[in-house]
Amino acid sequence: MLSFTEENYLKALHNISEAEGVDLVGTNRLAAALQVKPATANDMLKKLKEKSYVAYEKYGKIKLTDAGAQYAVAIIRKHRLWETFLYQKLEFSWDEVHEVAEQLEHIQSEKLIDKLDKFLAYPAFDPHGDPIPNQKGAIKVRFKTTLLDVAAGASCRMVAVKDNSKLFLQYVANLGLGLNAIIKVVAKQDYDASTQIEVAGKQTSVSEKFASNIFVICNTCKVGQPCPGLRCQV
Amino acid sequence: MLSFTEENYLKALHNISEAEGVDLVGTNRLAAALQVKPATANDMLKKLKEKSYVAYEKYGKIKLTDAGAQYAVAIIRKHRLWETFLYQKLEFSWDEVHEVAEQLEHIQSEKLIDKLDKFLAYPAFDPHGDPIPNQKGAIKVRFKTTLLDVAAGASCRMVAVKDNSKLFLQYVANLGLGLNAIIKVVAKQDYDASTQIEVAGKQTSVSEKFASNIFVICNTCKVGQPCPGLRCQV
DNA sequence: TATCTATGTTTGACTACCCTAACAAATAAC
DNA sequence: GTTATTTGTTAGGGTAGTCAAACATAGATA
Ligand SMILES: [Mn+2]
Ligand SMILES: [Mn+2]
Ligand SMILES: [Mn+2]
Ligand SMILES: [Mn+2]
Repeated sequence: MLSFTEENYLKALHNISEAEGVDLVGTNRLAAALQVKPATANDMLKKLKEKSYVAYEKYGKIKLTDAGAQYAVAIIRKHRLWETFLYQKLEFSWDEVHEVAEQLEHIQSEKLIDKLDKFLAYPAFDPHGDPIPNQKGAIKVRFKTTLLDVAAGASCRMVAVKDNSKLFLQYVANLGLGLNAIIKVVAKQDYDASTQIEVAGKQTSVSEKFASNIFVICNTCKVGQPCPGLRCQV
Repeated sequence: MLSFTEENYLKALHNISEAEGVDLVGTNRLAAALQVKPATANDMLKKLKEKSYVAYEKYGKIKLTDAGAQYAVAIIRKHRLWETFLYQKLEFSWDEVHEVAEQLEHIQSEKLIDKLDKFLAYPAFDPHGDPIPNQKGAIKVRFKTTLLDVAAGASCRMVAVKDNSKLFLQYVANLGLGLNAIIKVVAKQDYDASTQIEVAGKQTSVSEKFASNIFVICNTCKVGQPCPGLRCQV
C-alpha cells in the first residue's frame, strides 16, 4: 500500500508518458506536473526507486517499472470509473468530475472498485472519452485523430478531448459540443489556422489550439476501428 | 478544511460522547478509540483547541465546541450515506461497509454528498439502523430500547445494532437476524441472563452481551414514536 | 493528612513530505 | 573545445503526526 502522495507520483509519471508520447521523463517535468519543486520530486523518486516502482540512473531519465506502470493504471482505472459514476449517476457535469475523482481515486478497496465497475455496467470510456482500463489493466484502444486533421467539407464525430481543464471543457460545452457530436468542417483558414465548423446547424470558428484538443473519428468510421483509408480525412 | 487526522479526532470525540452518553471525554479514552498513545492525542487536542473545535482546561475533561460538533456531524453524515450507498447499490454486506466508509467519509465535496443523498432518495437510516443527519445536521430521533428490556412472551422488531464490529454483525446475520426482523422472546434465564428467542420459526439462545447490542421497538409500536406505555415492554 | 494510583502533560526523537539555496552533471551554444 | 545554460542532486531545515519516557496533577485509599 503506497501513500496518497506516492500514488500521485506514479500516476503523474504515467500520465506524462502517455500525454507526451515519451517513455522517459525528467525530474523537472515531473515536479512541474505535481506542482512541487524538483528537489522534492527527487527525494520521492529515490524512495520509489528503492521500492522498485521506478527505474533510473543518477542524472538520467525516469521510467516506471512494470510494477509501477501496473499500479499507475490501477489508479487511472479508479479515477475514470469514479468520473463516470459522478457524471452518469450523480448529475455532475463533465468539467466537475475530475476534481472529485482526484480524491476518490485513492480509496483502497478492490471490492469497491470492481462493484462500482459492475454497477456502471463496465463502461469502456469515461466522460471525457478516455478509455477505462479493465480489472486486468487492459485498455480498449481506438483509432482517433484531431479535428485539425479533418479536411474542409468533411464531417466527423467527436470521441474525446485531449485537454481536461475546466476552462476548456466548459468552453466546449458552451459551443454545443460534446462526446458523439457530429462536427462538419465548413472551411479552414490558412491565415490563422482556424477552423470553421458547424454543429447542430450552428456555425462557429475555433482556433488551432482548440481544434488540436478535440479528438474525432470520421463520420463513416466505426468506433474503435481504423479508418478505411488509413487516415481519417474524408 | 481540516486534515484527515483532525477529522478523525472530532468524529471520535462525538462518537464517544454519543455511545457513552457522556458530555465530557478524557485524553486516555480518546487515545484508545483512535489507537494512538495519550501523548499523541494530547498534542492534537492542543491544536484542535487552538482552532476552537474543542474546549477544555489543562488536566480537565474535553468537550466539542458547537463548531466541532457541527463538523463531526457532517463527517458522520458522510460516513452513513456512504455505508448506505455501498449496501444498497454495490451489494456490500452490512459488515463490510464500515471499513470502506472510514475512507470515503473524508472526501471533500459538498456537492458530492448532497447528490449522493438525493441519489439514495434521502435515506433516514444507515444499514446498521443508525440515523443519517440531513444537510443541516438534523437527526431523526426514534424511540428504541434493547432486546434485554423485552419481557418473556413479547415480540419486538429489530431496528438497529449498538455494536458495529464485523464479528458481531456477522454473528447477527448468521442467526437470521437483521433490521426489521421480528424477534419473539421465548424465555429469559435468570441463571446466566441469557435470552431464548425465536426468529422466523427458529429458536436460539443469546447472551446478555448479545441482547444488549440489539436495539428493538415493541411489535405494536410505530417506528419513531414512543411506546404507548412509555417503556417498550409488552 | 499522607500516600498511592490513575490520568494527563511535556520533552525529545522519528518518519513523511515539502522547501530554499548551493552544487554537480549534461547539454547546447559559440 | 570552451563556455553558458539547462537539468538534476545534495544539504539543511520546516511542519504534521506519531511514539517512549519522564514528569505533574487529581482523585482514591488508607
Ligand atoms: Mn480526470
Ligand atoms: Mn477523464
Ligand atoms: Mn460505520
Ligand atoms: Mn453504520
